[in-house]
Amino acid sequence: MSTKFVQKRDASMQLILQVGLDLFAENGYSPTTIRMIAEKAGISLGLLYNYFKSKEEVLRAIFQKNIRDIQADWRNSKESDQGITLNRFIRQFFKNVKNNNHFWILFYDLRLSGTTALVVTNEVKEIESVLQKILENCLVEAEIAFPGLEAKLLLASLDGVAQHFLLQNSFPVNDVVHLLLMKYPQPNAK
Amino acid sequence: MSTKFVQKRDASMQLILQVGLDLFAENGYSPTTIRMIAEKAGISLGLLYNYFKSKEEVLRAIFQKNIRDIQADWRNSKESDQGITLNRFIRQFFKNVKNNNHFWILFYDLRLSGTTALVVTNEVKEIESVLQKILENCLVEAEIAFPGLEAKLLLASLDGVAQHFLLQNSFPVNDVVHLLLMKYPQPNAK
Amino acid sequence: MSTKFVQKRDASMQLILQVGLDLFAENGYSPTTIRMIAEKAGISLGLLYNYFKSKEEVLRAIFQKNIRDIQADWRNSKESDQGITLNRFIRQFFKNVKNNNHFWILFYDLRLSGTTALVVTNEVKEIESVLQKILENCLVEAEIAFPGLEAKLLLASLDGVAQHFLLQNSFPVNDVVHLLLMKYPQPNAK
Amino acid sequence: MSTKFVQKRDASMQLILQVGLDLFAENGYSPTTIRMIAEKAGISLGLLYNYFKSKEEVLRAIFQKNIRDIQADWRNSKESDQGITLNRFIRQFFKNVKNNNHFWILFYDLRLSGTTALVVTNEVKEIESVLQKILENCLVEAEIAFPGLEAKLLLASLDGVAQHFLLQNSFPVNDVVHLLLMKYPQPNAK
DNA sequence: AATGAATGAGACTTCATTCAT
DNA sequence: TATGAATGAAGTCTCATTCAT
Repeated sequence: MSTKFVQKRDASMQLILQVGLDLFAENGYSPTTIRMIAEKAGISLGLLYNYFKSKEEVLRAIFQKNIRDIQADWRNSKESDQGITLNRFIRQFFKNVKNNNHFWILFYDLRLSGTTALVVTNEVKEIESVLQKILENCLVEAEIAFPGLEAKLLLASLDGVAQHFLLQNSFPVNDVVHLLLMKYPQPNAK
Repeated sequence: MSTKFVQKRDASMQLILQVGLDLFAENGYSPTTIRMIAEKAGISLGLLYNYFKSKEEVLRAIFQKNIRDIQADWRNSKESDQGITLNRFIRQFFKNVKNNNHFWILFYDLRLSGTTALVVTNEVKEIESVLQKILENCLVEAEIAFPGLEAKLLLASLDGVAQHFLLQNSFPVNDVVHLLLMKYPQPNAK
Repeated sequence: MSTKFVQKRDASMQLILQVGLDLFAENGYSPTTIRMIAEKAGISLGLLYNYFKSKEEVLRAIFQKNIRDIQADWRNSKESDQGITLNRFIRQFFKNVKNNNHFWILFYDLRLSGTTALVVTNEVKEIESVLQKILENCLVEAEIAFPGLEAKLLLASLDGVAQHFLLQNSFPVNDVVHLLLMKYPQPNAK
Repeated sequence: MSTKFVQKRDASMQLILQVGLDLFAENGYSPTTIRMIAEKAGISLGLLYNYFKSKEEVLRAIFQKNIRDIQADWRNSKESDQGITLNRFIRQFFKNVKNNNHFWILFYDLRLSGTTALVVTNEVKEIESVLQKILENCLVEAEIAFPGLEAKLLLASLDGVAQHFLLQNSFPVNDVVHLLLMKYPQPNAK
């Protein structure tokens, strides 16, 4: 008996997280109501509260799921390769942004809105630190000057480019990223 | 109409807009209540509604005031000089961000949150287009390759750097901006 | 000095009462705001309150003015004639309704809405009793059977016809009134 | 959807409509507050808004329910008989007014107050047209002259009599109606 | 597990009225 | 006399959350 129920339960929870993420990204966190989520997920209010004890809990779960996914992405990327070049880092970053566009909209939104302070500060910081560590490594290995400062500049720039990409349908990410990469020395061989 | 009334009215309105901007930037637009604004401004709820017919109207007024200020900044900048170099553009941009830090937090927040769609879309677009035009001019005059694409990259990067600066007290803007400028050819003479 | 000021004062008061009546009739008493009245009358809020100490006071003044007008109408009607026939009564009634259409809309509205109970009960009753007395006299003099009951029926019917007339632009009052009169014996000579 | 929920829901909704009608009739639509309704119905404010999305919606629902009831009354009346005489029409009309006195007060009030224009215009018109059709039929069948004009006169008169009846406890409706009927030719045999 | 009825605090907004000038 | 700034109580409506079934 247990397995079937656990599966159903998990399916419902995943659905809630997915729908919640979509709505939070589209309308913002505050304007999205728990009722909207339940309705779009096709479940009752009560059931949603059986799974998550509050709206904040839903938000946190969304972040935690996406942190796991992001980390998995980077782990795969590392394992399947000898090291991460700057080139690979940036491509991996935008691949993730493309695949999880709603999450990144929400991430950037909350980081700015001060809601962070109350609910997902730690999760935001964790994501930032994961990226920062990997990137700094890249830059050190690539023997680029001022790796710390360059990491700050690059992370900020990537955030900016990602946002423009997320907000404008026609934003030419690939070209822009190419232009960005041209400003950094390329490894000899590909 | 008598001067005295106009002055009083203007004083109250400016106060509301200032306090509103501060609170919107600190807590986000939705979580900030009209009552919070009135209380922090030291006026009654009713008075606020004598001047602004809705919360959205307060937001719009804040944007319009800041658009005027930004445009004035750039106009002064132009007049006092023969042309705007990339260097000057970026310094001017960050000067504005520093002086109006709360506005820029709000700007970036709303652009992401979808609240834009309902209330200040036009204002956001206007700000974007003002900056884009000036920057593209710079790049053309500096004879930089791909000025259109570079403008996109640079605007996005500046947004990213501005955000990191706005969110982290200790962010070394000056150093980061310096590093950024090094990636572009400098005009021969200063 | 006094005369001029008194005139001005009176003109303003009359304007307020006129505008108030129009708005009360168009929107209903409760939905009409004091501000609406002041604006449409082209005066300030404060001035309105110099003349009338409350919204209810404005309403009461409107009723009192119209009661005086109605009574004057009937007095003139009597004086200029030997007696009032049913025919004359009805024609006089509708003449008044036509000339003071907004007042009668308001009158019927308030009589039904329960607002009467709080503010103008006495005025409403006075108007009713004035009409009832005159009409009963008519019926007695015309030697109609059941003058009391007929008065009730006729007053009610006239109210109904007046309302339909007030609410429908194209209501054929004259024809309807003619039809009504045919149900009563006509005095031999005109 | 489970029956139990439906029953509970329906019970609450009917209660709200009943209490709402009573209060609207007693105080008028505008002066009656949603809180008054909720309190008198013994439920919370929030629950009321679970079922009706606005105060106007409550009003509309009240009208729709009463329109259904009125139509049902007339349908029954027709079925159980070969045709509707004028006599029957009037008796049926006043039976309905007696049984639904609060609704009719509200109906007459709103028709005059201009609130109609915004919210229940259609419903008001529907009620008027239902009565008008039936009555005109009666008059045609009874071979009364000017059936169209007579219908207008009679509907107006009935409205007036109904209002006096609704507003004065001691109004002798039966006698007045009797007197009214005497002005029309009676069918020979019953 | 699942439902949706029910709650109540609190949000936005309105408006009669007062007050300083 | 005349203005409109200022007030605050009260109204409509929302929404996260709990509860009975």
